[in-house]
This record gives sequence, structure tokens and C-alpha cells, in this order.
Amino acid sequence: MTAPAPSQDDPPYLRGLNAPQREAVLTTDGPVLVLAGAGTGKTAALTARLAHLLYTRKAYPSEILSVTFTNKAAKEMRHRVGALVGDMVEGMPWLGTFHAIGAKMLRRHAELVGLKSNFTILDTDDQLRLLKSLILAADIDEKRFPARSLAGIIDGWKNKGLTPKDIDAGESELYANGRGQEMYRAYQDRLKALNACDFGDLLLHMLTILRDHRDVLEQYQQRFRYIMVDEYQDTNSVQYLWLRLLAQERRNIACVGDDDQSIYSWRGAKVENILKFERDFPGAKVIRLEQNYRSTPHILGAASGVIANNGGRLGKTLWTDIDVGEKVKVVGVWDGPEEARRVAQEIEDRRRDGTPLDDMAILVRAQHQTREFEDRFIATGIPYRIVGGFRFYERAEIRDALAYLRVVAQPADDLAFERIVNVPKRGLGDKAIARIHQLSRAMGVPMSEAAARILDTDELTGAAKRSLGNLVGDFARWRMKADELPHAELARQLLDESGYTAMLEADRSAEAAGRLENLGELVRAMEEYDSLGAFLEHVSLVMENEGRDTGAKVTIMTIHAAKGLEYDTVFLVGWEEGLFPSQRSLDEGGVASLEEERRLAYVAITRARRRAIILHAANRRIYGQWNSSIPSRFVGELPGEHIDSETTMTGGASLWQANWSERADPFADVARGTGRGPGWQRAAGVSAGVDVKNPGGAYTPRSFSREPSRVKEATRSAVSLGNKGRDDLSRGQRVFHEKFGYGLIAEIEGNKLEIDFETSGRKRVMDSFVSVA
DNA sequence: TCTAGCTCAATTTTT
DNA sequence: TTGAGCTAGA
Repeated sequence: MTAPAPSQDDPPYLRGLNAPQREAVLTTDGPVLVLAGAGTGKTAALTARLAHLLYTRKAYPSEILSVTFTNKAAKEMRHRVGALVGDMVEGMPWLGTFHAIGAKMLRRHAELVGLKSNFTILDTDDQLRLLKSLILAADIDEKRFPARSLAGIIDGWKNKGLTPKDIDAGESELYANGRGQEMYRAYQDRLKALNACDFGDLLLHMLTILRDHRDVLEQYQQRFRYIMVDEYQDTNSVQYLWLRLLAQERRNIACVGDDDQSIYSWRGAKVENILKFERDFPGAKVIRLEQNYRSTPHILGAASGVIANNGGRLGKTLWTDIDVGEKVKVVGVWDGPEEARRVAQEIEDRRRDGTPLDDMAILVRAQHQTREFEDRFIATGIPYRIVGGFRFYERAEIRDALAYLRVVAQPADDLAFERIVNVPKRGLGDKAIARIHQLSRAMGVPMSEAAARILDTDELTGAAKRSLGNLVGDFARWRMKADELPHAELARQLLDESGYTAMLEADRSAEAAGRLENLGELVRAMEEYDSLGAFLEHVSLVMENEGRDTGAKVTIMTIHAAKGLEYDTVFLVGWEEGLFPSQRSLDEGGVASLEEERRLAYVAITRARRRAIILHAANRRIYGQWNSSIPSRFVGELPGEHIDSETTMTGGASLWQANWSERADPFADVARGTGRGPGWQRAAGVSAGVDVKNPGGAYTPRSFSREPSRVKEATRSAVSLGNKGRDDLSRGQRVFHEKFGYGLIAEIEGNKLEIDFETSGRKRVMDSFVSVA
């Protein structure tokens, strides 16, 4: 089937699509593989395809299975489909992430794998605690064979679709001298006893069910007339097997992906899945989306040049009719702090040119690289946001609150009980918990019940007994209230009456305030759900880390986290051998890993719409040790015609500039370390805690442009000197800072403050970052 | 039972 | 360097 030429009569969802995109939309029947390069309008095609299926009545909304990897992608898809077809999207129960859909199916058939339909979904933290107890029970040295690695191994098995009985001796050898299988089995048994499963089980159990129960399989094969898969290059083996089973009958499966953007092999993703699609589904139609709507030719050229060094690609030729734009800038700097300064400077310049902060991002290879930038941005007052780290529901306070709710809703949830029994501190330590545990085992009842029964014995004495008595009474009361109160209100009361809120209020650290806010957020979020159960499901699968992040900010994040996003200006930092490509990756995975790192480089460059700036430093401090480094091999792979190189390590005029800069700019910590050793810094009375990290590096011009940097420097300094501070602040006053917590103002210099923080010592910050405590 | 100080290790992390 | 996790003393 060939795509008809665009015409006036096109339905709305086809407008604005190019020929291959249309083809991807209109080729509804039979297997289709859409190879969509970065920025080629993949999501547009995918959503239009969905709209087309609905409009032409090829399927009811409930007959389309549409899977994504992330909640974000699912949400985006739902939103965009909604814009095209309106309310019909509401009737799409099977649009979601692999895990959400897996959970939904599993709840219907839980009994087939020995679970009840109200099973709990454990997260990583629960999983680890459970494994730890099993390792202890099995008398394995947890130091030599950490729970974390067992978790990783089991996860790997689940990703491959292996149940305990599928583990052979070789695989079993991965943990504790061949005890892998035994531990995996013990873990699965324990999960079953707890009526729980982990993320991997959501898919693995479903796969088992589809394999062992023909009737169930046929039911879903009949139901799903059309199947669509986003980011197909990221599917792992279970997901692949699961999809293949479901698609076998009707063969109406459309997968969209880009082999060049496969960057999750370490999580079990198999690029092979996309490479062998045509073999799996003979007669498959392969459609290539190659017109890029995002980036300038130089950016595409640079990215293509790098990725061309990989073997075994399906191959695509990206092109664009966007204006030529700037070349990709490659900048060599002296060290990490200088890299941060250069980026900060460039951000200021771009901001002046009218690029909003929101439209700039710094992409790092590893999370620890964010620090340098964070420090710099705090000192210069550039608003930033760091993406990644803990997701909302992974935060301790959220997990604690949820644990309370879980104990109320599901008294059998021992993991939840153990988590909160002594939070806040109630004098119920290891000894008390061990006793409850013992009784629970002996009587075959859940711990929360054992706790009630142990009160009738003399196992516990004095304070501990009284304290446990209170807790047991509290839970009994909360459970009764659970039926009458709205669950959000229940949560509110529970947090207050358990002393949890009070515990945080008493904590004066920087985090505590945020934690209280998070709890408020949690309770608010609960109000949107019909039942406590529905809410708990949502939280374990979907809860996102959005918050109300208002205001324009520069984004700092890992390249992995940036996949699927785009920015006007992108800073690609730390392009040095060992850091990127990461040494560890090279050591462990050889050529395959190097290629994955290269794909990462490709993803990184293609995030940029108009401007990409690549930086590499000659010296970097890693784990407290200074190391010299050489530019990444990927820098060498950038085609010369698409880049402008610049290095700042010229020496020469540096000292003069340094002196000048120091006098002019009160914040030129750059100058303090310049051309003089640490001894001088001390002699000059630079106090500890202030940013003095430049280890005697050469001074470097602070602008990327070749024009004399002094001019810009001067205006900028005048501006910052002339900045008037806030008039509501005075020396000795107590203030609060989002990152450093509470402190007293020691010095005020215009709009800059020196503050003695209670927990982190003396720091310099911009006054706009603090509030009166 | 709690906490201060010690040792040890240290990518990426869609669910 | 930072942090997590564990051991010794209050």
C-alpha cells in the first residue's frame, strides 16, 4: 500500500504529515516497522495512526493495545490522541506503559500464578529489604554477595523471561557460588506468601500466564485488533516475548523505534529485537522517517558523523531543510570548575540574546557531574533544575506515609509494617522487631497481628511494650476510620497522630521543609482517587517527580534522562576519555558497550535544535583525586566541517586578565585560584567553604566568542556590582535556603550574601535564593 | 536503643 | 570528595 498524495479532503490528523509519515499512519494492517530517526516526528505519526484507526472504525478504542516505556510518553500520547479524537481516548484502557498494562492484566488473572488480585507491587527498596532478610536466613555473607547485586541478577533473569526453574547452573553461578537459583526461588516464594510482586513480575507473571493458558492468550489475541509499540529498540526479552504472543494471531503490530537510540541495554533492552523484526514478522513493511524537523544541518551532520562509526546499524540518512545555523562548538578547558564557569557564562550570554532558560540544558554522562554546575549556579544566581535522582514515590517520607497506609489497608503487608514500626522513633528497635517477627512466624500470622498478640505476653517490657501498645491501638483506630473517612483525610490524620509530622517539624535541616511539602502533595494527590487501593496502585506504577516546578530554569540532567526531549541550546559536558565513554562501560562490555556509549553521544547531540556546545576539560577531580584527561574519542569523530574548535589553554595574557577580573568582579573566584597556588589563596584570606576549587589553572577568557572578553566582562561586573540587595535582609538574620537549609547572615554585599548555615557551614549565595526564616 | 565516627566504594535507572 | 552502612560506646 502506498500513501496517497496529500489532498484537500485529508482528515485533520493527516495534515502536516510528510509522505513516509502518512504511510506509517495509513498502513494499518500487517506488521510495520517504523524506523524513526531523532526528531523526525515519530510521536506525531504514532498518534495520527491511532486517530486513524479510531476514525475509520477499524477498531474500538478498547481494541487497541498501545504501549510505551515511560509514563511521560504514555501521558503525552493520551494527550495528543485526545486532541485529535476527543473523548474517545477515554475509552482506551490499553494505552500505557508495559508495566501498567501488565499490572492491569495480572490483576484479572492473579490466581493463575498464586496471587490474589489485590497484590502489592513492591519497589526497589522493599525488594532489597526482603532480599537482605533472605540472604541472612540463607547464611550467605552479605558483604561478599550484596543484596543489591542479587536484586540486579534476579531482575536480569526476569527481563529475560526466566522463572526460577529456567535457571541453569551457569546462570546460578552468578550469585554466591551457584546459589543464585536457590535464592531466586526463595525470593519468589516469599513474594507469593506476601501476596506481592515486583516490577519484573508484572511482565513475567503475565508471560507465564499467556504461555500456560491458551484460553487467556486467545482472549487477548482476539481483543487486540491492533498493537502499537513505541521505542521498540528498548524492549527487553520478556516484553518482546509478550508482544509476540499477543501479535501472533492478527499480526497487526506496528513498532516504532530507532536502533541508533538504544541506550538501555544494561537494563536488559535488546537492540536485536528491532534488528530482527523483519525475520519475526515476515512480510513486514519497513518505513523510514528521515526528515528531521528539529535540528540544524550542522547538528545533524555532527551527530551522523559520530554514529557512522558504529557497525550493525539498520541505517538511516537524516536530512533537514532547516537553515544552516551555527556549527557545533567544541571547547577545551583547563578543568571542571572552569567548565562550569564557561557554561554559566554562555548561559548568561544566551539569556541576554533572548533564549529562555527553559530552552537550555546541560547533559552529563553521570549524575555526579551535576555538582560542579549546581555549585556554580548557586554562586552566580542562575536558576536551575536537576532532573533525576529520586522519583517522588521513592522518597523516604513518601514511602513511609505509604507504608502506614499499606498497613492500614492490607494488614498482611509485613514489609510496610517493618518499615514504619519505629518511624518516628518509638523505642522499638531490632530486638523488639525480632521478637514480633518470631511470633509472627511461629503463629503463621502477619506481623501487625503478631504485634497485637505479643502484648499479651511478657516478651516485651516497659517502654517498648507501652509504645507498641499505642501503635497497635492506633492502627486499630485508623482501620475503623478507614471506612468512614475519605482516604486523603485518613492520611492526614494518620500522619499527625503517628507523630510523623511532628518528627519532621522538629527537624531543622534543609530537607525537612521539603519533606513536609511532599507529604502535603501526596495527600492532595490522593484526593483525586476513588479508593485507597486505586491510589496505591497509581503511586507504585505512575507517580511522577513533577512537583510544581515553576519559573524559568536551566535543566541539568543525564543524557539518559534527556532522551526524547529537545532544547534550543544544549551543553554537552565532560567529553573526556574515561568519563564519556565511561571507563567502566568499556571495561565491562568491550566493543558493544563502546557502541552504546556512541549511541548515547548521538542521542546527546540530537537533543539540540539550534546550538550544541561540547566541552572537555584537561583536568578533572574524580573521587577527590585530580586526574588529567584527554578529549573523548567521540570529539575526534565529529566531522571537521560541522564544528568550530576552541581551546582556552593558551597561557600568555592570562595573568593580566586574572588581575583585572579579580578587581572588577567580586564574584570572580576564578581569579583567586589563578596563577597562584593554594598557599596564596590561604594567605589572601579566602575562607574555607567559599568556592576556591580552581587548582592553579591558567586563567581563561570567559566568553565563547573570540572578541575580547574584557568588554563583556566589564559590563557584566558593573551590573553585578550595581545590583542592589533586598532591603528585608540584615546581618545576623536567620534565613532559609532551599539547598543549604537554615543559617544566619554573616555578610551582605549588594545582592550577595555570606551565610553561616546550620548544617553545611559558610556559603555564598544570591539573596534571591533565600527566604526569611 | 541511639549516634558518632570509621571504612569502603564509586555509571547510566523508563517501571 | 561524598555517601552509605556498619561498629563501638553512651
